[in-house]
Amino acid sequence: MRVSLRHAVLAALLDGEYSGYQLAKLFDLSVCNFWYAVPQQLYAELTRLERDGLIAGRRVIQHDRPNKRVFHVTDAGIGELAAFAAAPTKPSFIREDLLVMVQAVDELDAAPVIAQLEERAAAAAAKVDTFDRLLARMRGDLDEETFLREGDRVGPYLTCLRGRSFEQENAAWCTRAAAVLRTRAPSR
Amino acid sequence: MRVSLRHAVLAALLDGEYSGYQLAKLFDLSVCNFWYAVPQQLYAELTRLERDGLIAGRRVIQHDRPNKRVFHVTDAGIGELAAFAAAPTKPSFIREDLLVMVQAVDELDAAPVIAQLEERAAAAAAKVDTFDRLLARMRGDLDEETFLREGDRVGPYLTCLRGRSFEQENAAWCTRAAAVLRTRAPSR
DNA sequence: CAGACCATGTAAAACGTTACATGATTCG
DNA sequence: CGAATCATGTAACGTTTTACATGGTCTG
Repeated sequence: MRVSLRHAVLAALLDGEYSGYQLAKLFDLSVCNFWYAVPQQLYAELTRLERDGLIAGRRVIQHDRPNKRVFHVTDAGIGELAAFAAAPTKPSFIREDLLVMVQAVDELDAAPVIAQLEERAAAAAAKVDTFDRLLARMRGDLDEETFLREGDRVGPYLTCLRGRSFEQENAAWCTRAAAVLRTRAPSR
Repeated sequence: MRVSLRHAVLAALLDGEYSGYQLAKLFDLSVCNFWYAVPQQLYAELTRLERDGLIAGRRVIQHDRPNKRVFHVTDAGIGELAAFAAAPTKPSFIREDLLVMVQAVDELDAAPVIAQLEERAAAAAAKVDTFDRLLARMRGDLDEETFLREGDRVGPYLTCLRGRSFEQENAAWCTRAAAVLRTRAPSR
């Protein structure tokens, strides 16, 4: 079985108990560094995972907002993850509209591409800041070296570091590409 | 219309005339930096693109190997790309099995994950070298600054730069993550 | 002549995306 | 009470992946 959405969901649920809605937030914030999914996919996958006994749900009654069901990974779920981690990875998988545009930019009006590059640069820089805060929160009082040596749950920290470096490079590249294109097409 | 595979194919075909088979090679080598696709997708997309008049094909008779059909982008195809580039981009889209494994690694046997990280680090380093050669070939005698100011077709150069930096960061991160996990689990 | 590479597809199954649908609760 | 946020889905449609299929040419 390939289906890695389920493994991404299982991996995210190791963090604690989450509802579908909370998971969707997480997939927007941090999990999106390595797995993109829309909320509808998550609800559907949670249903399947529970049916297959890889996660278990628990109803939470809330008074200040609608009730919800939160899920945690079962032993069978850990087993599924272990089997997944032991198998060879598929090639990585990037699909980036913006790069398609840049690839073609020589034959096109550069102005809208430049605008999008600059927007993206700003968004990426903002994400770097978000990740920095997330990383600081995860390592608490420890410095990075110590945390990585002695902390528990370094997995999420490591993936967050990768996300940070990705967004950092993204910001730098978008800025550079926009500058190059501006220089070449002084119009506008 | 979303469907960006078609735009990725169009963008790749701006480079010159390619057959489905050659395009598949290209999608493995350089286009994979921004768009992942398997050959069967490309053959199907080429058929659709030709039917829609966005590309045109030409039969090439070869004596040393089987005949083939090569394609180039038509004016209508350029128009389609222009419309695509003027529309806002979708959020970027990453799906990386290896990061899912690392996210979950604290609850799992780290050994196979470490092995895959090290493999991936080596593969990424090799890709950096490949990109360096590709970049050198694209800019010819010019240095990078000059090429980006005056060269024609900087689009592919820019996307290649992004690919290079991605693989560079990838190699560095994989190496670091593997080292961290090795330190924590001295077993094996 | 076997194995590698060139070259191109079809069909079925799996997966992902979009649009639609519903309803609770809080805040201003 | 309207807008925002919380909360959870279904159904239809499109796209992607996998398995299967075929055959030419070259190299050792």
